[in-house]
Amino acid sequence: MAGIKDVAAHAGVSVATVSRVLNDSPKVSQEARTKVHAAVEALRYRPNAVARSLRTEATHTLGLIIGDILNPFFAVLARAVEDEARAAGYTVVIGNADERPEQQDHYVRTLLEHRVDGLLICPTAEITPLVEDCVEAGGPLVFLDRTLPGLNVPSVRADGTRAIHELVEHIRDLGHRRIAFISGPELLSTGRERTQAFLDAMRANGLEAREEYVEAGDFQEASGRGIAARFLDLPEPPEVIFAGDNLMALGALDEIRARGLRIPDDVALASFDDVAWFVHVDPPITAIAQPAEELGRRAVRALLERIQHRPVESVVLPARLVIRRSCGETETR
Amino acid sequence: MAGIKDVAAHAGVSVATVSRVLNDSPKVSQEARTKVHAAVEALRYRPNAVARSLRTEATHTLGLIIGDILNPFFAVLARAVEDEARAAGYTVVIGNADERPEQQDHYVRTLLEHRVDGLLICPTAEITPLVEDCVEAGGPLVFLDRTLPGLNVPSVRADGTRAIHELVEHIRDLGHRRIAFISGPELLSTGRERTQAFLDAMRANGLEAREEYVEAGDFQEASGRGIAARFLDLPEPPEVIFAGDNLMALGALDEIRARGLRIPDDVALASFDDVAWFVHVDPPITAIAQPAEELGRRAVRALLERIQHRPVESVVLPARLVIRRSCGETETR
DNA sequence: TCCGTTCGTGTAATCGTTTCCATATGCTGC
DNA sequence: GCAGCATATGGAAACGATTACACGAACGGA
Repeated sequence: MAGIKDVAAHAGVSVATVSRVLNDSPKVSQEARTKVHAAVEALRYRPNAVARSLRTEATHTLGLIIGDILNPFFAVLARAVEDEARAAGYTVVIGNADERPEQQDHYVRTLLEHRVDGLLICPTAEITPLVEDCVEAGGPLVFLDRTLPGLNVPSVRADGTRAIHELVEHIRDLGHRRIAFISGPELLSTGRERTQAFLDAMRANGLEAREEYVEAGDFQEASGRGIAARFLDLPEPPEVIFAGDNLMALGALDEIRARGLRIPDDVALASFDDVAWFVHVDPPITAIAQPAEELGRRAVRALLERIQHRPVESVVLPARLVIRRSCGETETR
Repeated sequence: MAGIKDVAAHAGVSVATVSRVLNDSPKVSQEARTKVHAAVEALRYRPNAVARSLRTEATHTLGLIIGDILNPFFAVLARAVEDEARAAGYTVVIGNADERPEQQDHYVRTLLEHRVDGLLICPTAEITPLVEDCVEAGGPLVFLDRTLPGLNVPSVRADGTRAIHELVEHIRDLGHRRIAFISGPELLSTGRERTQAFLDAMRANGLEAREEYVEAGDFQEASGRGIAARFLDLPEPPEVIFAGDNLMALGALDEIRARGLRIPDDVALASFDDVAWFVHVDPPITAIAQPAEELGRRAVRALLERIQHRPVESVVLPARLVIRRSCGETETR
């Protein structure tokens, strides 16, 4: 493949000049400019980003480590991150941690070795030595969707506390009392926060949060199904199942359907995370929607700031309740 | 950040020796080995993949350009590609063409400049000069899911012909005659093939394929909705709507629901592409499932072969019909 | 004792860029 | 006619790794 030297030879100038026109430095004659462009064209020259990065210490690449690409929430997050990064002239390399700490580590190692200019991480449960190194080394890093306790790293995430309160209130207004919650992993900030918000909301609405009505899953479909099954097997099963993310809601839905139960008459269902197809199931599922695109965009903006060594604040965006029919019809309707 | 020189100094050996232990070359003493490892540990040294790539002419990186990350089909494709690549020691950079040729071009340019070792492309409609260059230059390239006519590039894709025949047969057995097809872009191989298969299947089953019952969308939700609306507005609307991909099926579903029509009594629905939530809508949607994971895995295997300059054959895997209830109940049930 | 191997190591060239510095050229103003 | 300056250009040194090559030491067999 043609290199910059070939271009220089073909154009009859030095490599320095070629480099200058390619980076459109002002100090180059119009004549040289045209000759170089012609040569580039003729030789189908493509600058070698590897060599460039070596010299400039910048790859114009961002790393993004997400929990699970098959989870629609992360898919829209990834999409938004990519769009915003592209607009700023950056390429993003996505790593799929699959919610496994060792795979997350694999990707931070790989991305660090590839010398990405900055790293966006949706941290999995554990705080691994590697990410610790990473923050110590002070490489540009921002957490997305989730945070890790005790680490001084800016984060961009949604807060569902208010929406969860509204949801519990909505459910109570519908006349239900026994609400069960399929929570996320205790180690994940999102898991903890949602559980806490749920418990608070129950109390605030004068509802009893029974211990057997709260169980932690792992944000994957199978765990949602298993936990829903256990809830339903209880001597006094809940009237409502609230799933901590869309995948676990899918699992719960599976289990409810498999038992031939009707929603919301036999058991009602609600979910954290809103996804496109929720409106298409029968009945449409009441859910809490996170501003995923906005989170993605804000995260890369924050990261770019950090890359330029500007201080950045964490950002927290509110999630919002979208009421559909899976918990029952409201009276006014 | 510590470089190989620092490690060498700290260990009291030359950079060559450090490099040798890092690449575990056999010709190095046990003593040097331990000293180097200690130094690596102490300095938290991370090899610079950029420099390494410059020297070795290999990035151990694969590029993947997909149509739309928000389309679950591409999401599972991407996931499978990433898994298989990681197992082989490669990182993959995903480019989201968003079905736009210019954005596809943006990514092939970027990935080429980053000197990826190989490229996996799900080509959008047009055959752009850039991908043409790409095949001429002979860089390792394989098409995934779709092909481009007249280009000698190996491809890995699914063939739905057989499944479409079975679907039309199934629908006919249910007593329907008027089937409409929301086709994909004529310029996409997947679009063309599915349309052709549909037309053939109609003929083979003695059904009339009316011209007004076939219209091409762009594989996105909105077009599915619009076309479904036009079908439903026809003086004699179809009894069945068959969508050429899952997003257009979603659009059609929207439109059907918006009109308060019941499935399958007022109008039946079927889709190419099977996605997880199809089983959860009411009624569950009959669909043609593509072996997406398998496609992804086979594609990277093929690409790795090409990278090693071994000849590869195109692979075609059959899609399969999964009958649910959106076209009506079968008599035997 | 000496030659030929083997083994471990170090020196230095190299990959394709960017960029600092020096230099050549032409022009202005005295 | 020449100092002073701006402008365009080229030469060459980085960047951080890999690796061909050479070299010295140790060792065995003659």
